[in-house]
Parts: sequence; structure tokens; C-alpha cells
Amino acid sequence: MADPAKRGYHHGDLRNALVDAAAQLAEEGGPRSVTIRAAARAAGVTPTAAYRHFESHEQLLEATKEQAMEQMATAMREHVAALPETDDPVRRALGRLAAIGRGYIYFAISEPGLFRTAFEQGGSAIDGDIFEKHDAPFRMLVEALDDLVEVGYLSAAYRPMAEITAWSAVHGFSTLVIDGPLREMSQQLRDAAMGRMLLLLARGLADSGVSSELAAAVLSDINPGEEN
Amino acid sequence: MADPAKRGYHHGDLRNALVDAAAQLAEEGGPRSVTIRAAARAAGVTPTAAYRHFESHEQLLEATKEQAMEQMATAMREHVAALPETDDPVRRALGRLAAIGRGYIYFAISEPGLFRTAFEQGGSAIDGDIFEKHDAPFRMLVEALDDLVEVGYLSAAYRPMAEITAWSAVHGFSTLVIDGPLREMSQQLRDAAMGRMLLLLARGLADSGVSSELAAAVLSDINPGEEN
DNA sequence: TGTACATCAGTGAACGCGCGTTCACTGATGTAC
DNA sequence: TGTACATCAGTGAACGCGCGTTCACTGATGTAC
Repeated sequence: MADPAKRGYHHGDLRNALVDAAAQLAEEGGPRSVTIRAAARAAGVTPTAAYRHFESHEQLLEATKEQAMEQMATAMREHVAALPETDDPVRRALGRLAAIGRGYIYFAISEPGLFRTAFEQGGSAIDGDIFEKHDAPFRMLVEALDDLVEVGYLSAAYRPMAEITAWSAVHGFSTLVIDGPLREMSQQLRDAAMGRMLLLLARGLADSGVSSELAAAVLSDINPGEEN
Repeated sequence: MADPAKRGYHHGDLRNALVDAAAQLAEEGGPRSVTIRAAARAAGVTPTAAYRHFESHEQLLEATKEQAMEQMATAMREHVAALPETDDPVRRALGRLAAIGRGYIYFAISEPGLFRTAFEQGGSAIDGDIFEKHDAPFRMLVEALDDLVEVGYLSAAYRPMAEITAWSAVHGFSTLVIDGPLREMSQQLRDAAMGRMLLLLARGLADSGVSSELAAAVLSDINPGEEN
């Protein structure tokens, strides 16, 4: 029954097959391409069959969004994991923040269809209290910022809502680059712009006692050109 | 012939009427709602008639985007114009940058459909050289940053590509708030978050010689609660 | 000032498309005995 | 181990929808004489 190789009249794992197909569609054509009919077609099944597993088109899209978000979180974690080791806790914390940002941006650039799908209007909101941090990528960001405080780089006075600023900058950069007016930038210029942005962000977060040369040093430490 | 009140068999100003109708549709339902048929319907005309003025649906959408962008530029200019006068050139320049950002964000919040339409995939790109600054809102930003250098707040070393950082932060904030996970934030929290973001941005841009208290002072000068 | 006529800006009907969704159905599966 | 049968997961045909676009057309406009 749980044998995925088995394909007969009963599919066995149609729900997952539909979501995978939908993610594939999203990857190629963004959220607009995610339709019940197309997903069913790709899964080799009648459109009606999809209604055994999803009540409506909206539910399929919702599931696809979640999958896209998971793929994004995975990509980000890989960036963090690839960070070179260091004994300096400030460098480590700052490097981690930058890696999170770069992971986010590179995912958007390499998988624009999935990125757009993940943030299509009406995803899960961070409701009411911002501290109910339930999304994986968001949680990573929160932890990185907490780390920066612990380590003495970010003063407690500037900590509140810092995740929103960091997130806004990185998210805005991503969307301007994939959909917006920065679309036709060369990769070289784009990487440079990203570096400047992460640097200004790090400077904005730095405690007054911290030299801004530190941020510049840490950020230039990490070679940004190895990806995509 | 140019009498707009005249409505007979010949409309007289159908192209503009169609774009206006399309903008109205965009305002209500975003770019997806902009269709030739719906615009023609709203203008009281047959779909076919639209083809006298636009070659395709895509052209109508393009014209609608431009209109949305113009409305946005107007809203931003109003924010800048409403700035209190001051003799301190640094305060003036910094205040102007913040007003531009607030204008951008408030437009997105009060006219999300138009905002989404303006930035729908495939707008006019800032091609090749970033210094071909042909978009009105973008030009405002460039000028504000140039001002900040002239006035001694932003050092020349951090000037290059600073517009991208500023734009990214403000744009990202806007989209996260209208479409993304910050959708359900209270207005109060949202305004506070925006204030923090503009403050961190101003700190990131500040020359090392400039006290970060200045940025805080300038930004809190401007009462952010009067709008929307 | 009047008229013939080219041009222009609309109409109305129709096409094919892919979509979401519903209906009555049927073949496959697994379980009770 | 075999069988009857309920349940489950599909099929296939059909619906109505709004869309972009094209066709042959016609009424209104403006201009040359």
C-alpha cells in the first residue's frame, strides 16, 4: 500500500505526487501555473482524482506554497552550513546573518518561480505578536539576531524589530532583482550590490562602540561568488 | 472632437478611458483583474473596440503599470512636499530620504492593487548602467542620496549603490506588509516597525563621524502617524 | 454652403482555450467471517 | 484459505465561465471640391 513504485488504478501516493507536480509547475511558471488540471495531468491522473485529496484549487496552492517555503529553508540552511569555521564569536554571528541573507537571495534568483509562489498573496501570516515565530526561515533570522546581541555586536536598544528591517532589505532586494527594475543587472553588478546592501545592514545594526570596519572585514571574508 | 463630454458612437477619448478603467480594476483586484474585456465593459464599449487602441492585452497592462507608477510618484512627492521646513541641511536631507520611504510604503498600503500592478513582473528595467535613472520614484531617491553626500552625512565611500539598499529595504517592507507574513500586523506595530527600519537604514548610511543619535532625532522629529 | 466619399472608430457574433468543479460511475483494495 | 462485501480511489463526460482575439460589418466624422 505504501509502495511508491506501484502504479495501478490506485496511485498509492497521489497527494504527494500532486504537490510535487504542482511545485514543478510553480518552478517553471510561478503560482499562476499551479492549477488542478495541470497538476493532475503531470501526475498522470484525471482532474477529478485531485478532489479526493484537496477540497479546492486553493488548498493545492497552499500546499505548494508550503513546499516552496521548505525548499527555501533548506537552501538557506545549506548556505549557513557552508560557512567557514572561526573562533571569533562576532565574526561567526555576523557571518551567519549574512549567509542567511545570501541564501535567501540566491534561492530567489535560482528558483524565482518557487520564490514567487512561496510569497504569493495570502501565505501564512505572522499574526498578532511578532514573536510567534513559526516559519523556518524566519526563525533562523531571529536566532541570528539574538546571537548578535549575545556576542556584543548588536546593542539591545536596536534589537527590537530588527528582524523586520533585515528581512525587508533581503526580501526587497530579491524581488527587485527577479521581477523588478533590477532584473537585467549583470551577475557581477548584482553580487556587488548585494554585498553593499549586507554591509550597510550590518553597519545599521552595529552598536556605536563597534567599528564599522569590522563589518566590512567580516563581509568581505566570505567569498560570495561560488554560487549560481 | 476633443470634447470629453461627448459620448456618441465615437467615444472621443477611448484610449484614456480604457487605461483609467484598467487602473480602477487594478486598484480593486490587482494586475490579474486587468483584462481587455473588463476594461472595455467598464468603459461602456465592446472588447473589439479596445483593439483600435491597444494591440494586445499585454499593451493595455503595460499602460496600466505606467499609470500606477505615476500615481505612486505623485503620492511620494506629496509626502516630500509636506515636510516641515528646517534650516539644518542634514536634517532636511535625511528627512527627505525618510519621507520618500514613507511615501513609498504608504502608497503600497493604501493602494495595494496599484502597487502590485506597478511592480508586476516585466516592468521597465533599469538596464545595464544603473545610472540611467529614468523612473520618477527612483530619480527622487538618487537625488536624496546625492544630497546626503553633499551635506556631509553620507560618506562618498558608502554612496555607490546605496540606492539599491534603500530601495530594497523600503520595497521589501512594503511587500511583506501588503502580501507577506506581516499582513496582519496592527497599524501601530507596523508604523513602529517602519520607524525602526528607517532608523537602521539611516544609521547604516551614516558616515562614521556622524553620531547615530542624530538619525534617531531627525527621524523621530517627523510625526509618522498622520497618514492612512 | 452643399455634397460625395474616404477614413476612422466603433458593433456584434463567433472561435477556441484552459480553467474549476460536479455528476454518476467503476475497478481495486482490504477486511469480517 | 476462501469469499462476500463495504469502502476507497480512481474514471469519463459534462457544465459554465471569462478570457484573448478575429471576422465582416456599419455608423460617424471630416475633408476635397
